[in-house]
Amino acid sequence: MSTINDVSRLAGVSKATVSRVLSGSRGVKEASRLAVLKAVDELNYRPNVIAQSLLSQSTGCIGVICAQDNVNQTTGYLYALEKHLSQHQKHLLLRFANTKTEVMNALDELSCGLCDDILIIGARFPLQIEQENVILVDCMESDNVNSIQFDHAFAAETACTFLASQGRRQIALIQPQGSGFADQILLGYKHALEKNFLPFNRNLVFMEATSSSVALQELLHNASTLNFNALLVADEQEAQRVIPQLQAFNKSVPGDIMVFSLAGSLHLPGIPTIPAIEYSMDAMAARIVSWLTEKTQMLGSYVLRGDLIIPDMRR
Amino acid sequence: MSTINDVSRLAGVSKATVSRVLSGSRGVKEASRLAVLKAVDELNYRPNVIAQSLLSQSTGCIGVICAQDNVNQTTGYLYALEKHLSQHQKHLLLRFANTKTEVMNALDELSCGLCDDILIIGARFPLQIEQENVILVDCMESDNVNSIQFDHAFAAETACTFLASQGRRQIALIQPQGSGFADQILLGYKHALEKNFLPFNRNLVFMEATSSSVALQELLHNASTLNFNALLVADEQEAQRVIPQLQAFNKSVPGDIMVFSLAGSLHLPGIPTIPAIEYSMDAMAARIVSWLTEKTQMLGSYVLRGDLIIPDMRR
DNA sequence: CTGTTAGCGCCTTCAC
DNA sequence: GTGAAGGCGCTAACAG
Repeated sequence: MSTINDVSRLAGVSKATVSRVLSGSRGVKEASRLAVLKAVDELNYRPNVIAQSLLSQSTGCIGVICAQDNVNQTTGYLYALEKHLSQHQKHLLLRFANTKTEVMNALDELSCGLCDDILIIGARFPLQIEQENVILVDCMESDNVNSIQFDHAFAAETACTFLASQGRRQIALIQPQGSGFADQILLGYKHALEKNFLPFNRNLVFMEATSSSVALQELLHNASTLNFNALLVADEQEAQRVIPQLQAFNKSVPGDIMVFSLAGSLHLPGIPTIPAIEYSMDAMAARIVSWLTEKTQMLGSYVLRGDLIIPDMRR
Repeated sequence: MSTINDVSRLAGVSKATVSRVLSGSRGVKEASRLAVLKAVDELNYRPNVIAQSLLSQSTGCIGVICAQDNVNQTTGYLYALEKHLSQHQKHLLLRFANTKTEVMNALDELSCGLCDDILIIGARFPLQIEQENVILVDCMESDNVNSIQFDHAFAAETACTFLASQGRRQIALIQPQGSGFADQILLGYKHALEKNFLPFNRNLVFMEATSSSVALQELLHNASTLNFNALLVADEQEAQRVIPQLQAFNKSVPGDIMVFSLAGSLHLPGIPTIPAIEYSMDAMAARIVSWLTEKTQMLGSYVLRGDLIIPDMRR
């Protein structure tokens, strides 16, 4: 790889002039400008970004630590983030981490000057981060740190109101253990019931269920008396797990029971889409990038609301 | 962020001694060693990797350009790669690129000293790369470059032999346009037929099909005379697209027709697994990392063979 | 054992 | 307009 010295020698000017031409080109004699450009082209010279980084104290690298348990869900985040980052000449440095220890290790390894800022995505364990340049995205809440939270209460409320509008007035709710945000979701759920004049039935609600399967079985055991016709689950993965189970018990979906995912649905050919709340990865990425690039004001704790997605129900 | 100067000052030694303690610690008086360590701890000093990179001319960053059209498939690659890379103190720099132009742009932006080496994954368009430090993974073939290819002929052969062993002797084959590797797959298909004494019927084979749907309809139109009972498709995505279509035509899967994917199957809860050839992402990542770290011998053109995955067929 | 010196490649004053 | 010098943070070679 050729350096600025090679170029300056070949062009017969000083390093400073080369640098000037390549950055602003302001106040350089046309003759030397051309000479530099020619040399650059001949040597196929590219300024070394590492040397630039050393000087500017910033690399343009953004560390992204994916702590999601559902690896499939990371794709959406990564794709949107990368698209937005690369548009701003920023690079995405990827790490996966499944435990708090792994996250902290990754954080450590990325905080040695390599990354300007770091994102932690989808952690379902508490994290105390002091660093100003770390953003928590869809993580368990924690204070005095920049974060982007999804509005789970709002999601649950939207879901229930939608279901009620569809004539589904017995809405069951299953939250698997450690999915986080259980209280927020319950809050939204209760709000919606109230507003729609629906009674709250605690037998329809399973927070912190050990497994959605067990919770579902309990629900079905009491089906004669309970007779629920809608089921709110945490995310797409839960939904895809629950649907075949319902079918196994001879319940049609969505005929008898409408399954609703509170976080995303699968968009794969051949797999039935279900109604869901989906968070716009694009909006999220845009918000993050604008903070990264401007940084004038604190991000603070930004709350993102999801969109109601209804599959084409004609069939 | 504190620098080596701060540490040396606080510890009352020179920069060189600090550096010695932090790297090898060989031949340093215990007293000064402790002084340095204490200062390091107090200042929470971490050597700046960018400065180290400038000196060593290597950053430990590996660029990964995902050119896959099926974004869901990238997750497998990324997860395996990141795991292996981080174990060797290497960082994964992620880019997505959907066209040749985008790939070349990405390549350009990553080749300015930021990345030691670059991987391009899943490109289905021809790519002429000269650089020695670029590896093509599962890309359309091209010569004089390091690459890891999947053995598609072997996959097709395995698939047919397996299907034949299951009593499926009328094996249809659909390859969508631009999926690449059509000739290799056809080769393996024909080999297997020969070895299993099965006739080759050109009406069962659709290479370069505009859409798998159309090909499938043609197949079904002639179902009375053709009567195929197995269907080879390019990948999991194709499979999931094709299965509901078959069902819509009243063909049970796998009862009437066994669908076989030549590249991976979906492992999601609630979604039926189908027989498939799967390539071990772990093996691939291991191979790549060993080349990256050792680099003693050329990688050349390495061919990876896939594993036959059979779903639990009890139900 | 340890300090001094000289760069890695680049950009930015500051003189000329 | 342009060149020389200094320094970003670090390590390696060379003296002591």
